[in-house]
Amino acid sequence: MKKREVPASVKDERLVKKRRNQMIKGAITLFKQKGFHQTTTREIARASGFSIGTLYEYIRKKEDVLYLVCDRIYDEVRDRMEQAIDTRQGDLNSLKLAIAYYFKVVDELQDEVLVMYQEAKSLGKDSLPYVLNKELQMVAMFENILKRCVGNGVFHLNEREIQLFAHNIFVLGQMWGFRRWALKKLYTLEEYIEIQTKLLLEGIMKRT
Amino acid sequence: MKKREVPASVKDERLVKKRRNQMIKGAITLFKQKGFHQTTTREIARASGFSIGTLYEYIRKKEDVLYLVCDRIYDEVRDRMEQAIDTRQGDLNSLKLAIAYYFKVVDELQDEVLVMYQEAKSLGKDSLPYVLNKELQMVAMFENILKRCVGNGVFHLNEREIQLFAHNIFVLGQMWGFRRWALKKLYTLEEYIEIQTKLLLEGIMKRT
DNA sequence: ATTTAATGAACGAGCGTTCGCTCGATATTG
DNA sequence: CAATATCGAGCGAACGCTCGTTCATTAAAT
Repeated sequence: MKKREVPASVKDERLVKKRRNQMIKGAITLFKQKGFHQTTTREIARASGFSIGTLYEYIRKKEDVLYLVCDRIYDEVRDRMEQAIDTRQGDLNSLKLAIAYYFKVVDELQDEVLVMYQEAKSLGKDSLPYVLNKELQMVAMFENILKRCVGNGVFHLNEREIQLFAHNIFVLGQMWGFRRWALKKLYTLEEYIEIQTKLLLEGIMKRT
Repeated sequence: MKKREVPASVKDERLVKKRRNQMIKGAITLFKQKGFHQTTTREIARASGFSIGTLYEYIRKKEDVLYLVCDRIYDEVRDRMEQAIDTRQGDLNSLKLAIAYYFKVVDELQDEVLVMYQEAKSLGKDSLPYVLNKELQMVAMFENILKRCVGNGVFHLNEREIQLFAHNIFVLGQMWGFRRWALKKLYTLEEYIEIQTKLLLEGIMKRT
């Protein structure tokens, strides 16, 4: 006679969405400040604008909040990317623009990206692969652009080089987020984009 | 009337070192498995081979253990690097060797590096800068090699490009550690070193 | 005998989670 | 149109437990 087994499906969908959004927004604020582990469920409830009891009407475990947060952040990043990046063009310029735009997104969502990076590991065995897969999807966006470029003869890379290069772009973008303690002292975002693009595309050899 | 204020200075230096080493060794094992937050002080004590009471004879707070662990891991990585890398030569080959060796060290100390990466943020306001500084020292090793190369006319990079490139090498090394879930499916360590070196040095433009 | 090292039971703050209750809104009845 | 019954979102005190930390006691060393 489990009383509260599937509360969500019974409740009004609109309300559930609204409450979840409140939760995610409040939780992200807190996680940015103190991280997942240091944040208590009571704090999340308070920041969401309702009580601890109500919080548990919409989740089963504290970890569920983390999952919702990570999910949302990935969607946010991916949406912004898809909105602005053209993966079909396949010329050098659209690659440069994609890199620049991605770096800017990472910069805008610095805290969010940092949160995800530092806390994703705390996700359970089920949620983690789901989230990591979302990351691979984003790497695949760069892979696609690169493939088009190779197809158009802009440069030559084999399949495995493309994959690694896409990972590099992705990670060096994140680097702007998780190493800002060192990088912000040295570069503005624009400088970072410029130099990084140059290093990525031209390498260091044979330059005038 | 603080009784146990400075226990270390009173106790036998040899013993303190020995106990600390036991602690670090035990703690690293546990942190690798479960992370810092999920690891209990009692577990650390047990893994170190003594009791919870004894543990607190050699530290004041749980966080102290994390500090000791991070400190040790950095020293370990740096020692191995210094032991094998020649920063004075300044030719292309010694740069390649340095990259390859660094990547190998990251591979050997995968778990340790991962631990540090994921847990360093839990360090207090005092210890964190100290640890981050150790990281900058390692980046500086690559900067030195690069400077020598530039000095020898191997390639041309300005000061800021050198700094960023050094960060890139450092982070792309760590990438092998913290993105192994994706990368190990695609590359062996040797392949990773080879392709990454090529991409770093030659870039992607103008290749035959 | 005195000092130093080691111990682990005891403490208590803080945590995630639960569940009996409230109370306004809605539906039903007379 | 009341009067009444039903519903369920919202609530927060209370529970059970974990964990970091302490300290009185014992054992070992000098």
